[in-house]
Amino acid sequence: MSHILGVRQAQKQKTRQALLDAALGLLEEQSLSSLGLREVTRAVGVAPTAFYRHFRSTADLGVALVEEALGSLHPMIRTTVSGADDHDQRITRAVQLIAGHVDVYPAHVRFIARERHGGVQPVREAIREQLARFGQEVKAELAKDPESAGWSEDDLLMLANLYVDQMLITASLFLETLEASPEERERVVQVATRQLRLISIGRDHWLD
Amino acid sequence: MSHILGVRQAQKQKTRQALLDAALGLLEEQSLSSLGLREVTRAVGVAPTAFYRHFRSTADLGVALVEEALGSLHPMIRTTVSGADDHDQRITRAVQLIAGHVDVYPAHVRFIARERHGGVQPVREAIREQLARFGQEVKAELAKDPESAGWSEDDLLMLANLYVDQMLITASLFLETLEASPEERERVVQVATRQLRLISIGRDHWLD
DNA sequence: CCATGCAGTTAACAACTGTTCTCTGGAATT
DNA sequence: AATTCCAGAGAACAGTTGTTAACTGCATGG
Repeated sequence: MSHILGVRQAQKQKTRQALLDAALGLLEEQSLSSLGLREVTRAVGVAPTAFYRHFRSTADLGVALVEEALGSLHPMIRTTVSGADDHDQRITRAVQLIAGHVDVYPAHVRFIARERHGGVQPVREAIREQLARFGQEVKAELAKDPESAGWSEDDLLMLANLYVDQMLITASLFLETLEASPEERERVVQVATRQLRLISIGRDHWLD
Repeated sequence: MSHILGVRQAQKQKTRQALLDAALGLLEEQSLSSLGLREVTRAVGVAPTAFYRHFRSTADLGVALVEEALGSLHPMIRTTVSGADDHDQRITRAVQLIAGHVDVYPAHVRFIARERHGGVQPVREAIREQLARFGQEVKAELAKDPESAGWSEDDLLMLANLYVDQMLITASLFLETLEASPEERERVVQVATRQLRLISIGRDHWLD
């Protein structure tokens, strides 16, 4: 229904997206709390006051960016965490998937890593909520595994959040090696893979 | 030799510390990249130009804050990671130690968590260096354990960095529950303890 | 076809920023 | 006692910021 837009609404969404894109670009080398609204509009080529037609403040824009960066990522969880292949293959696949995502959306990943503990409360909150959802989703997938027999709900969530945090650490590690040599990138792959493997081993022997 | 200071140098260090303290306070609700030098001097009650007698820029001040927040923490590593007691006691002790540190120095911890991926490159670099040192130190302690027999150097460092990251995650978790109920704090203790225990179990079975 | 709605513009505001230069008072040195 | 040094003050600068108000032009719905 709503995806058929008039010329008017289409143009509005276009400017809105331009604002989001420009902001994301500017945020590569500063934090959201220092991003000025004029800075953003200047980058887009639009009057400062036009900003208010789309966002109440830069904090508001930040929340929208969180949605853009993480909102569409949820379907990915199912296909990554679960799967019929064996443990090591699953880990390798997950690491490759993270590496690929960082390659395609480096600015989004940087934004999330930066603002997760950043200086803008509503944005921190939005990220926290999204990550909590990821935790729940990973937990749901883990619960399907036969290895999870005998696990308490709390422990499953504990493990799921451990995985989520590890994903973020890995992503931010890939971010740092974006302009590094292939050898260094391969080293990051190795370390990330082994860290996940160690956690996986811990999981296998948890109930001993 | 240099720790006996004249009235002059003493007063200078006092102002310098006042600037650092004021900045740390202001950084509780914003990021370093949005911290203005005038803002800091105003909070201390000195002229804006006095700032330049101590720091080249707010980024420079940030690097000094990293030193203040992490520099004195290295001796703590040895007494925490190592020890003759058993595994679970060591983990419990580490978690309590982190909780205590967050209670006493919340602003320092927040600053590190915030600026680790923040918008100021020199500060990120300074934090990265300090954390790398922590990694090396933890590795050195781990190497002393009999459990580390047969481990490669790379894997030891991999595990050490996993622990370091986990410490930071735990610290930032405690930060979020600073004003929460004792029950919630206890829940964080439980989760952090179990995550560390799971990693520890993974370590025990790494060489299988 | 005309009236309404609304995305984006223009102009202006008070407040703020980092940085420069000049000056001052008192501690440090001789 | 005379001189040098230097942490901090003061004033001024050009440039920036967020927000307001009143506007314009054009797509929209009746």
